[in-house]
Amino acid sequence: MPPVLRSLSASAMTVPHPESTDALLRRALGQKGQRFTGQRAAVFRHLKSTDQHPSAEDVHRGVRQDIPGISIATIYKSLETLVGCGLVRKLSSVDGPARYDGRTDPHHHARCLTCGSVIDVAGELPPETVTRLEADAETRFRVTGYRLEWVGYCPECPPEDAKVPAAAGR
Amino acid sequence: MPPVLRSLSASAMTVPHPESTDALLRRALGQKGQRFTGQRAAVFRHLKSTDQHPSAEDVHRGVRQDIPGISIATIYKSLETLVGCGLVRKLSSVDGPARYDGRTDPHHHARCLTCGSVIDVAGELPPETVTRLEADAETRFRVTGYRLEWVGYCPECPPEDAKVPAAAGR
DNA sequence: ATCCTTGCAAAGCATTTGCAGTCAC
DNA sequence: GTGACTGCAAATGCTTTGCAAGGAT
Repeated sequence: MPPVLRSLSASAMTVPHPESTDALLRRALGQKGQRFTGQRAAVFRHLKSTDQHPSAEDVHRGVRQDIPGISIATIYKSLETLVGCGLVRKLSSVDGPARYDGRTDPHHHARCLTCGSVIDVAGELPPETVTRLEADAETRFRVTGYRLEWVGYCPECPPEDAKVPAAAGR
Repeated sequence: MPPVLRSLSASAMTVPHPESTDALLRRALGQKGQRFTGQRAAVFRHLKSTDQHPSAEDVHRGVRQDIPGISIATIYKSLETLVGCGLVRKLSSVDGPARYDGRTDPHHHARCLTCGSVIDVAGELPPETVTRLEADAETRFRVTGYRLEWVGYCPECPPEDAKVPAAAGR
């Protein structure tokens, strides 16, 4: 039986107060000399209101409910701005469009090999794991962080592809 | 002082016998009903002879030394074929072109935030880390593998970007 | 002889850019 | 009022595809 992951509680993703999200954004932008706009706020709120890790096009579709005329170029520019402010995270991917994550607290992801969905997974690597690497000092690479992505099959999908070896690419 | 990684020995990447690489490829292709060609062999050999994680364009440049007329389309098709045979790995990335890895044994990567270079890193997650996840069975996600990428700064690069939090996207 | 593979060129998809008008500060 | 931001459209970068000629089994 394959291992199973503990997901992050979906409740934590609910928008606490629409205002506090805007206030947070306004502060972060101000610190970088950038302006608060309705477009950026809508993009930020959309990412904060979902745990779906949407692509830029997904965000565009969602935000158009609030701002019908918003352009895809503005979505891309807003996402880049938000990532630059550290309010949002851009996920790495093997193929397909980039996906964005409204959560910036430490957590991992799990990606379904069949349908491509990504879910948040609680946890950080145990300190020992990171510490152990310090001992093996052969390379002078200075580590400041890491990305961990579990791969496998989500509850909705039967295993389709061949199994992936540990530490595998897709 | 930031943690330092133990790199994989470069010696392990040296081509043992040019013939055995070709023989391995011939066998793997045969099992999938695909044909052994000079182009595929050259692409495979190139990936086996470097630890640089080249992009398709890098591979093209390299392989042209052997086969001057090879087209970039053939490079892409060959890489896809090799990945499909499990002989080569395609790395995930946040932006820029895809990179390929001639190693398929379990290992991690470390990516420099300044210059974008990727180096191989020895090791697998300790079994306890994976096992611990089994206990927290809230999600029905079935894990078959994982990708772990350390981020930080390579020996040649001074820290440029702001520090990246643990479990971070770039 | 069969049909898979190559090379070329065109197409495709995701993302970025230039610029004039508009808006936040 | 000034400079940053938006929307549009064109451009870019990477990758895939269609197809005729060539090559592996």
